[in-house]
Amino acid sequence: MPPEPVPPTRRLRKRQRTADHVVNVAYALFEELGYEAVTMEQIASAADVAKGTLYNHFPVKEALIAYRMQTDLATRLPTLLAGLSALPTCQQRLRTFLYATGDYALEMRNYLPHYIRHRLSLPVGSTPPEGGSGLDRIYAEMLAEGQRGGEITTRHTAQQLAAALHFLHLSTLLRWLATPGLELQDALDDMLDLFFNGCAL
Amino acid sequence: MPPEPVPPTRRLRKRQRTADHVVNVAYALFEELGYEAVTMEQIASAADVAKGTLYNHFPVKEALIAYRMQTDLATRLPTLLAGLSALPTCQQRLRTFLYATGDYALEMRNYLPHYIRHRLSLPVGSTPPEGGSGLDRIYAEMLAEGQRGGEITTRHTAQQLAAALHFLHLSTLLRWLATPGLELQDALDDMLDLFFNGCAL
DNA sequence: TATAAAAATAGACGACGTACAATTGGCTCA
DNA sequence: TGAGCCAATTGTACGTCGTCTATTTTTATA
Repeated sequence: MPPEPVPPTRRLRKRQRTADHVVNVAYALFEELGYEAVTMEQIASAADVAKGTLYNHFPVKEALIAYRMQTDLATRLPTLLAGLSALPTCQQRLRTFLYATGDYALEMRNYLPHYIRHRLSLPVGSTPPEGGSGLDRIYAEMLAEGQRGGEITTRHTAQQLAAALHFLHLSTLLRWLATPGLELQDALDDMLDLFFNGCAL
Repeated sequence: MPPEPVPPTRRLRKRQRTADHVVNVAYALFEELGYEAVTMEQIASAADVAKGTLYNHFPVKEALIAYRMQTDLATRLPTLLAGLSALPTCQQRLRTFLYATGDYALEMRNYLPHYIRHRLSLPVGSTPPEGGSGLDRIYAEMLAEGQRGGEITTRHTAQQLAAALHFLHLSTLLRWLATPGLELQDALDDMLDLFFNGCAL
């Protein structure tokens, strides 16, 4: 995979520049006024862009947050994955990875509900390009590695397991958001225990 | 629990009558024109009710479907649960229960995406009354029974396990909806295998 | 019967997202 | 370099969801 996927043609570069510009303006407004209080027309006018352009890049409001989180994730991924390869077992790698994304979730706590709603409502239509949030592919890759190492069952495909893990992760985040005193790492530990060992005795 | 929870006071009876009336009118329109094509004002005028009244009973459009499915489920539950008690293990009870709801899901396939979206977006705010769709409580009860029988782990509470199962169930339904050739029972079997046995070897 | 509480009404309103026709700017190929 | 094609952008009107409020009707209670 290329380290810097810069679009080849100028059109696409310009397209991405305006997308970045819009999302930065939007995020600043969100931080200042709160996500719900900021309107799409407000974002458009603050970014000096027509409403149609805004919707051309971000078909729904939550996509602005999704874009932000995707890019944040993309920048943090390399160092994160590098540290992961030192761990011996798939379980440990997954746990520390989820812990790390949990730290980020802590930062983005205010935006998390809208993001999760967005991610959960996507699968209705069709398979989105790039396989969802990108997390799916990472999970699938880590689980496939575990399968090759004989640590993970091969009765299900890695994609299937990754999808289940993704949903369990989101449900854990929801539970954490709704439960004031709950520590996210504890909730993640519970979730991973269920995912790896099941609930049968 | 009372077999027929008829509201005691006349006000509540009348309230429920109008709710039933509205939801019947709405469902007929959905069947005739399709869910998305029917507008809330259309429902209100067809039911001869003010828009405010409609929203008083059903704060969002999907709630009309949820109400319908809740009542359908409530009518089918007794016979369903009766048949279940003959099965020896918790796993078998859960599987046949999910199969049965799967048959109903087959009937309601057109409405399922909207219903799932609705159910998944609820937990963001706070815990809804009656503990979600009612399914949560049923799952929790069945799992608690399994815990008492020594079949299910007690490392997690029954409520926690029920929540995870609920999410896995919804994700399975989504996968089934998005995958044309997939048999729902096969998808449910996969899900239950993961839920009970986990993915570690 | 008088009064308080709950529900229904009508309609205005703000916001999300869509549609469309017209314009601008970048790309391709001779 | 210039003609022409295609994608992005613009402006604006529109439909729909869901909220809000002031007013009226219905039900419960003293």
